Amino acid sequence: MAVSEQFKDVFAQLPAGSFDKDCPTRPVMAQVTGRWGALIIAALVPGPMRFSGLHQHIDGISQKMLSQYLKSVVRYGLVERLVEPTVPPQVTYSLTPLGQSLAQQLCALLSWFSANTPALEAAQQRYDAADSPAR
Amino acid sequence: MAVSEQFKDVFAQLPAGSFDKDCPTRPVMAQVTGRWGALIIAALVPGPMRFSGLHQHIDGISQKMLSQYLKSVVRYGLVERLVEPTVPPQVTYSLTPLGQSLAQQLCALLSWFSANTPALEAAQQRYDAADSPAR
DNA sequence: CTGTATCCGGAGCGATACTG
DNA sequence: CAGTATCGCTCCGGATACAG
Repeated sequence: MAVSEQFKDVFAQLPAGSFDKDCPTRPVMAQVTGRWGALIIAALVPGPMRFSGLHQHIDGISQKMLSQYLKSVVRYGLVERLVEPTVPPQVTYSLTPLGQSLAQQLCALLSWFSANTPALEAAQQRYDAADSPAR
Repeated sequence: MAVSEQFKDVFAQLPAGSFDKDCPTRPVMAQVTGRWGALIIAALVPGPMRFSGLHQHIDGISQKMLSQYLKSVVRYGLVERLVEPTVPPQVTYSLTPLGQSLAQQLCALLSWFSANTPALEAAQQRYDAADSPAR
C-alpha cells in the first residue's frame, strides 16, 4: 500500500528518543497540544491580533488561560508580543517565523479533524451501540 | 511571502466553527492531543503491537492511562483491537485506515517538534535570561 | 485595555492492589 | 498477559476581584 510506505518514511525520520520520558519536546507538546494551545496558534494565522480579539475569537476561553497560554508560546518563541505605549495600552500578538511553520502543521491537523468528524462520530455510535447500550 | 500564502490556503479550508465552544472535534482533539494520545497513535505506525509492547515502548505511561487512552482511540475507530483466544490471552492493537491517515498528521507534528527543539530551547533561554533572572 | 492574584471545584494521572 | 478498581494527589481551568 502506497500510503503505508509514505508515512513510514515520515516516521522513520523521528529521532529514537521521541518516546522517552525525558524527551525535551514533551513540555512543549504538552502546551501546544494542551486544551487551548493549538487554537491560539491557529487563530493567529490570518494575521496579528489583540488580546481582546483573541478572547472573543476563541470561544469559551477565560482571560486567565488565554494570558497563561500566550505567555508560554511567547516564551517558546512561537509568538511575538508587541506593546504599543499608548493609553490605554494596546498589545498585539503575531506569529514568528517559527510559529508560522508550526501553524502549518497544526492547521493540517485541525483540517483533518474537521474533514473526518463524520467518520469519527459514526465510529463512536457503532462502538456504543455494539457493546453497552445500558451505559 | 510564499509561506504565508501557502498556509493561509490551508487555514481557509477550516470550517468557520473550528473555534466554537461546541465544536464536535473538541472532545476528540482533547483525547488525541492529550498527554498520551499522539504517542500511542505514533507508536502503532510501524505496525501492530501488543499491550505490553506499548507499555514498554511509551516510556513513563501507566497501565491505567494506556488502557484508558486505548479504549478511547478504539472507540473513535482509529485503532483496532484484536483478541487472540489463547491462554494467556494476547491482544493486538493496530491502526485502522482512519487511524493511519491521522498518524500521518501526528507524525508530521512530532517531526516538527523534533526538528525545532534547538530553536525552541534557545527561545526559552533567551526569554528567561532577558526578564527575570531571579526566577 | 491588558493583564495579575486568589480561591476553589473537578479532571487527569500515577501507584497499588486485585481479577480473568 | 491484559486489563479493572480504588485511593490520593496534583494541576488545570473557571469565576471573581484587583492592578497598571
